[in-house]
Amino acid sequence: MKSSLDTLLKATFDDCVEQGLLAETPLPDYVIEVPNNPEHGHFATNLPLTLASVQRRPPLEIASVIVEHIENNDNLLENAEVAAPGFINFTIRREAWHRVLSRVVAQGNAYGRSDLGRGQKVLVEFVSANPTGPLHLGHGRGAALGDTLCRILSFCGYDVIREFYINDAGQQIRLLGESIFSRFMQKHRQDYPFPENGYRGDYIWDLAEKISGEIDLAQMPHEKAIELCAERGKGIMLEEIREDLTRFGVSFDVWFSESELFRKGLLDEALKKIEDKGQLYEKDNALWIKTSGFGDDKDRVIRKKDGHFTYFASDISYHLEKWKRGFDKAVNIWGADHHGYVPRMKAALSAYGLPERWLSVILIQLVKLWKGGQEIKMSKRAGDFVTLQELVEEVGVDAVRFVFLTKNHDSTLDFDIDLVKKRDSENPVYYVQYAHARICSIFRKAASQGITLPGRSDTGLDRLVLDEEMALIRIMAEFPSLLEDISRSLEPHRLTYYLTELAAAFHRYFNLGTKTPEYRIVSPDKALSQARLILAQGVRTVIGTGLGLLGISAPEKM
RNA sequence: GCGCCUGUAGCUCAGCCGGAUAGAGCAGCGGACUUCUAAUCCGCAGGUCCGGGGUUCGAAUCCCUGCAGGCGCGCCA
Repeated sequence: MKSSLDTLLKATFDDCVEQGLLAETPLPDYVIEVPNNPEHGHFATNLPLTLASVQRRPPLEIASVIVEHIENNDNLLENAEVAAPGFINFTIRREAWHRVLSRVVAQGNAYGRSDLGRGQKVLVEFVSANPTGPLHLGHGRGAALGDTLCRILSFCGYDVIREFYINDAGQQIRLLGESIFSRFMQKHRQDYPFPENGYRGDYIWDLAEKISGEIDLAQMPHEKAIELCAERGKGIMLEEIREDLTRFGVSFDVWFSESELFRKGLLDEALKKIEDKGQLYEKDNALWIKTSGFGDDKDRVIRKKDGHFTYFASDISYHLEKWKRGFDKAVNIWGADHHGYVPRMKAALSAYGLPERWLSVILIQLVKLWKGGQEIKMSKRAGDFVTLQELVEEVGVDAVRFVFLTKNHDSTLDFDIDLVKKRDSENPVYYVQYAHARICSIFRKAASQGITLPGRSDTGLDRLVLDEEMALIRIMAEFPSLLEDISRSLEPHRLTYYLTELAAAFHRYFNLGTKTPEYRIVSPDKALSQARLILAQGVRTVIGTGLGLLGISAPEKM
């Protein structure tokens, strides 16, 4: 709807230029938006205001010229009027809104799909938790956000690959092995030393139990036993992570292992290429990369004095590997505690010669958990934290996912378990789901009276005239452009707000009928009932699609 | 000290590319169920958009600055 209006506006401008009524200037940045105040029509544009300076004429004058010459060929406009200080307010004809509704219902589950991405290949890397412990709340937030973003990008025509990067080549896996082995030994010798920075969570005891049941750890050299504990521990943790994510409705296309970078010689290959570009040098017996030339504070070490490569080195080669696989765009979802790492990563990629905007990093602020009015502090190292799995078991996948997406990723999130567990109005996920279930219930009621959805989605829509009915259609009309905005801004939380708004408009509409029978959807007037069923079907479709993109179920009964 | 993020109603937060009278939920107060699902709706009340400058026809939004809070500043991963 907005884009048809834009097309009309541009054509009108060109006409006015051709007729010499306006000077021939390039079109400035202007907006077409839905005004807050209903008196300002369905849409408003500031085009005359933005044109004023280049045209060297008062905005009101420009607005009048445009309004007088606007051609209403396809019966879109009811009215276009000039408003101070230089807006044009548009009112759309009711029939045009009816056509939108008809299209929503005709397209069904495909409504909102677009070709915005034109098949561009996008790699979204998210969660990427170290396989040294269970997923916690922060991972859950990243999982919910990444998964929904992927679903939306796919829906908008991008070719999306979801990837989980496994940090399994570094020191922390060794530490995992030492922690497990130590717990194993402590079962017989309580004073057996525990590694200083070891993982202290209870799950380490479970791992020790499980692994010692599979392998006779006592009958081999400690070094060997630690290696096996590390290897097996990593495998078990990874499996658990995968299961947790599956239960959370999140799947990945690729599980990319850091150790694979070494095994396949990808690290050496990447470093050689960077060296060829003259971006590496030796100093103090270490190997450095010149990131400072690309916006980083200082150069960074790639290979340490002791001959080991840094984590940064493998991360660079990992990202170059992504590039090599031919992605047009890469998106990383990281915890905000890694924000200092972003400039150096981007600098390294620039040093190699990748385009500045190829990589987008979404930083997620931390999640604070509240229960019984108190904050529950979490620390992975101390083994004191709430896992994603525990949370999901307590409050359910739908509620957890929804709450994780009710806030912008760059603000910290307070997750109040007591509040989310409540199955009432305090919890917005039920509010949206309830609207869906309600519509399903209406369809059941209608069917029981022999009234069903007409075969053609444009049947009798001229019966829809109530403000509340038109409001619903207007909200539905915004859905496609909302998804495109989300694809561009990478801000999926906006979808939860949109769905809440749509659900609210529906609940309001529904409640008209509780007071006044003639406003009910199912009524003795069959033609009217059918038109309203089409409207309800549109709402059900959009809510269903929206919830699907959020990875949340759309129940038929509640 | 430097960098990133945040600061909007009592609380938790939206506010899209700078638009016209700043929104929602919860909490508070008052109403609506022999009904198409009350997990709902309607009304009332609630604001120095952290402070101060600036840009603009127009600023919660952009720029500068101050204050407050969070996070990060390793040849760790």
